[in-house]
Amino acid sequence: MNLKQLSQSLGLSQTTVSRALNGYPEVREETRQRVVAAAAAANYTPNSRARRLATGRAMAIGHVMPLTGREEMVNPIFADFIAGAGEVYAREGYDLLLSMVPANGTEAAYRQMASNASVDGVMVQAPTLDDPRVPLLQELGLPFLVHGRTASPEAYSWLDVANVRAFRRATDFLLDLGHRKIALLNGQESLDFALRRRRGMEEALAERGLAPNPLWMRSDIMTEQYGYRTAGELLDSDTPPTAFLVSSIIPAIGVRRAVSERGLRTGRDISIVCHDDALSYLDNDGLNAPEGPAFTSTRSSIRAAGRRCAEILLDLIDNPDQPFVQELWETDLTLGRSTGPAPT
Amino acid sequence: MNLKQLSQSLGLSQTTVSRALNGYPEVREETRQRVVAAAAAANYTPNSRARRLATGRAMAIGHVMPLTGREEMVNPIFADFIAGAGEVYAREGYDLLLSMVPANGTEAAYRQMASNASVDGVMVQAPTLDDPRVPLLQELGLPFLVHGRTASPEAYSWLDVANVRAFRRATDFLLDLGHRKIALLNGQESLDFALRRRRGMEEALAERGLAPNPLWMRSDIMTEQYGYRTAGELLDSDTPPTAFLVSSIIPAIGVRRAVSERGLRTGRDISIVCHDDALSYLDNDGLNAPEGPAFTSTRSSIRAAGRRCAEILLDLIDNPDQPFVQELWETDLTLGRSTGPAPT
DNA sequence: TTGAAAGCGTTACCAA
DNA sequence: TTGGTAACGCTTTCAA
Repeated sequence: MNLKQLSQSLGLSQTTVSRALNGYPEVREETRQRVVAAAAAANYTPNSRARRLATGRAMAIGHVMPLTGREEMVNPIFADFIAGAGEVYAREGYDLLLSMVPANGTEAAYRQMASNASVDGVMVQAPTLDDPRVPLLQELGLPFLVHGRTASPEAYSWLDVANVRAFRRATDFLLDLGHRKIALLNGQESLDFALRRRRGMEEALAERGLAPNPLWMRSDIMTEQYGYRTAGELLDSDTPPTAFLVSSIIPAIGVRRAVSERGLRTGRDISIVCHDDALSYLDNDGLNAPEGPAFTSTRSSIRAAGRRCAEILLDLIDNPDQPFVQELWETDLTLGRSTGPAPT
Repeated sequence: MNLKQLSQSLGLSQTTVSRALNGYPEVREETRQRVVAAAAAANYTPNSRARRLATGRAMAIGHVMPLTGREEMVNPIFADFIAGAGEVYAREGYDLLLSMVPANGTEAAYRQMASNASVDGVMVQAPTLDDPRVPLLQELGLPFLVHGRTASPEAYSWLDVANVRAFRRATDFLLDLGHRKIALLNGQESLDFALRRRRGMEEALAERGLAPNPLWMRSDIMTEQYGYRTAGELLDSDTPPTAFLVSSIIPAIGVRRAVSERGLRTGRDISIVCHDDALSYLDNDGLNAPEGPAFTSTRSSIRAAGRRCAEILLDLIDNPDQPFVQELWETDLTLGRSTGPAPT
């Protein structure tokens, strides 16, 4: 059933039917109701392909997901962010176009999305300090929103977690507990967020006249393996730390294992604070085990961030003339044992 | 730059230019080269919206991802499967349309994909025993492939892991090591694959005249929490098992933690075998720690399964008249300490 | 408040 | 081997 057939069956023009269905005001209310009823009865849905061509809008948002060559698990931070964004797209009638590309092919993917106009805008995740995608998308004129920040001199729209503040607070928390030997297991410091997190820790230390011990400042891709190895190495060293500040829940799982394998107990011998980008089910009675108050996390819910980013991006697309949106997203550092439900 | 402009600049008709670009044979080779060169020079890409309308093909495949209401992490099995499929779609020029819906809204999502013809086919993941999606998609006439099987009496195309065989072999492995007290931490037994896995274990036991102990046969959503709680409970019971057969790597992480917290060592006091749907980086020096030969996994690489499923689905779409594809996917049970790279 | 008709940018049929 | 032209199914402008 298409518009032509529907309009003929109603004895109306395609124009009127289209208007009635799309909520245009210049249709008599009685006519509208008749049309809507007939459409429902005939189970009519407008052909999205025709509509897209006619309106020039793709009604789709592009996400690009880099895949490493290895048979690695999908980065849950990426996945959860996309899940959150997808909720919003679905709600607003947008499609989510997901492009899986090799890590070195992201630029080409964005370029293609722009050139064949298959999306109205794109989301940029995990920007590096000097990310080429920002100038590229500006050049292509494709609306985009960055989750995180880059060092780009040009203005652009972004939403970022308040990384510096989150890690300053987490460090303060450990310092207040009396810790002086704190290790940082950070993400790759080519990524902007990791640099900010490190800075947050350093600022908190400096405020109390402390300097970071280079031996305890680590940085790498945030796998469980990385957490396990690094924590083990540090614990076995001559100068073992008494606390770990970990940049993601994934390596924190590894840290916990290394700790537990050495017969140490979190909350008694060792404290771990983890920035919980990831979510509740690994966390609930996992990291936040009933082992005392020194094990905690900052929870920002990456999925909620995905939702917020999607809202901003759609808004940006609808209002191309609006100024850049630059929003700082506050995390919620839950002190002590945190077993409450995740924020919704 | 559109086709009209390009053809005018070449002094050719749109028809000829279109044919040249799309590789139709009835174009003089010289003309084709001229056209291709001009298109490249002008950076021309056909408008996908127009093409989709004209051809009647969406050049897109739909995946539906159910989201629980809670702020839960995206199921990595889903994510990795989609990643694998996405690789193939990208390679074949298809878009991947990902629809995030509440768990009770999957049917509506498929229905909408069919009614507005935004995809050429859909993938069905994690089917239940009596999954309503199979008859629904048959009724809608939308090509689909099921990863897994249902009890549907109608024929349909599917690819499934050889679950019975995998779990029979895993059980045999434990029996050969001398274990007689084996617990099964299975997935939800409303899902077909979980029933098959249970059956595999039961068959292996029966073959040696053993019966499963109901106390040790557990079934639930495969979270880490589930593994942790259940393993802890069993280990603390009057009749603790000496081995765990776990249906996914996620709960196996929890099992490992419960074991380790009790001062037990895998490979010495306890054996764990895990069906590794998930992937290498949690696994490498995680589950398969250097703790002896009794800790192992069956590796099937869900991402590889995603790739294979995508290939089949695209093939199905191109050849609508081909008979149903029903393929059993063999897993590779790696005995002993497994630290090799994941299969590609 | 309604309708006719012109796009939107392709592909595909039929004729030359 | 090439070109004219009619789809594809909608939205939108302009006229009534």
